[in-house]
Amino acid sequence: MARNAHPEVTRQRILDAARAQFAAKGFEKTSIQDILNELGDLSKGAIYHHFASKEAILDALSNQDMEFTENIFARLDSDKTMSGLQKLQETMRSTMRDKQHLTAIRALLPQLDDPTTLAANLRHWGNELSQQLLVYIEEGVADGSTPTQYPREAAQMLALLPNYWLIPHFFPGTPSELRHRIECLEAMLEAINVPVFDDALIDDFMTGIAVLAAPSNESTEAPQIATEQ
Amino acid sequence: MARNAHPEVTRQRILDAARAQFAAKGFEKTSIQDILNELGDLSKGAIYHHFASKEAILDALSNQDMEFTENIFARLDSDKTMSGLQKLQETMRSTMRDKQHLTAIRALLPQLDDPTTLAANLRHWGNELSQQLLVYIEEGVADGSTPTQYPREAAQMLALLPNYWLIPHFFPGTPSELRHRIECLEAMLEAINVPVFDDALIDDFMTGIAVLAAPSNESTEAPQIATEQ
DNA sequence: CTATACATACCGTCGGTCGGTATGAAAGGA
DNA sequence: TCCTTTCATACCGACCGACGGTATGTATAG
Repeated sequence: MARNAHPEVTRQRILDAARAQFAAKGFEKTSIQDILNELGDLSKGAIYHHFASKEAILDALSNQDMEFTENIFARLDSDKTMSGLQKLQETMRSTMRDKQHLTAIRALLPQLDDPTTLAANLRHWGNELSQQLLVYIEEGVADGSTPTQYPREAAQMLALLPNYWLIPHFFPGTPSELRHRIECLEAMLEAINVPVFDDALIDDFMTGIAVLAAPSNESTEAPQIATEQ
Repeated sequence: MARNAHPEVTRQRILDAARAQFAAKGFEKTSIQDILNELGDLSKGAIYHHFASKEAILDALSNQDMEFTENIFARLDSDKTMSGLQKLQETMRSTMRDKQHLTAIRALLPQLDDPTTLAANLRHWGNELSQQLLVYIEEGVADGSTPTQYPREAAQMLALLPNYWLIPHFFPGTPSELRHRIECLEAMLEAINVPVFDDALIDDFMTGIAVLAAPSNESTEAPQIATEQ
């Protein structure tokens, strides 16, 4: 059993098992032993050979999930033909149109009910993502496509609100309520001259949100923000 | 040492010690033993006599902190002379003007760096608080003071943004940057016809925020959202 | 005398460590 | 070319201290 020739496979198996357990029970309530049980044939030593700590497993999972977004930015950053506004729109459009990515996100959403994961996630969107969006907004200020007085503020709103507010997880709602919510954000962003949302993008959001919405959730009590236990 | 005649005193001592430790190291990283060390003369049995679990201590602390806000609502709910908009403004005004309460909030802010506490806090503001604010906004729709198409959305914005975005903890900034941020929120809320912020309230926020800002934080790296460790 | 306010010894589980073992692959000699 | 030596690494599993929580005992106020 020792000296597997393809350790990356083992590493990925650990990540997959950990992801399943974290999704099912949350980070804090998942023990290393739970991951071992899910794996079936590995030992504690194996996990701690591939990962320095339980947190490191969570970090590795996060890094895997960020690749999609980073690829979008890499493509847009080098583009010289698009306006700042178009880059903002394309960022959201790419995210909401890729069915495969949306399905991955949907599988990830339950993990946000875990406090540790939520905090790390908030930190990421609030910092890295908003900084990246700020670049595009400032381009938009320069080229006149987003002539706002509030570039930093708009970047933070765009980093956080679509991810936590528009998506039917923390603040659930029917499709028509969600559309209403998006139109509200559209109005607020237009007021500060960052008119990211147009009818086309709203439609993309609505179809994307339909993918994210869980299939047939019968609970009469709708899940609210950051539900624990 | 057994059979203290005033158990409420002991209970409060436990809460105070726990608050100090949670503030210093966060909920997850504070052990019952840490709280015992802070207390000095009590035992584990004492804590588990007064509280069912470690989480119960956190809940009790949260409940203590909510009393101030609940008192404001109790006073405003029965008021028949104020418009919905005025009640919204008075809610924020009361919070940002009471120096004693602001000092308590400032002492509480570091606890929000703890994921568990942050999640519970977000849940509270996102649910209970926004529901209460929604009542006032709907009164404002009825009496014409907040003629918005987006009452629910405005309530959620007002519940979350002032608490997490305007305050210099998760998104730090100089006083002038913070004023800029408030003016941005003012513009966005006006766009959806919930003009809560006027010059007077902005001034209240600025003086309140000055109290909340930590005294002489020398760290070159500004603390960002939900920093752990 | 009784209910209660604690103290203390103890339990199972946790994240993490550590000495050890098995093996693949490179290196070297013939 | 084949065999052997060497070494880095994949993995094992017993063990550790600390944790949250419990069971039971004891002293005292009422």
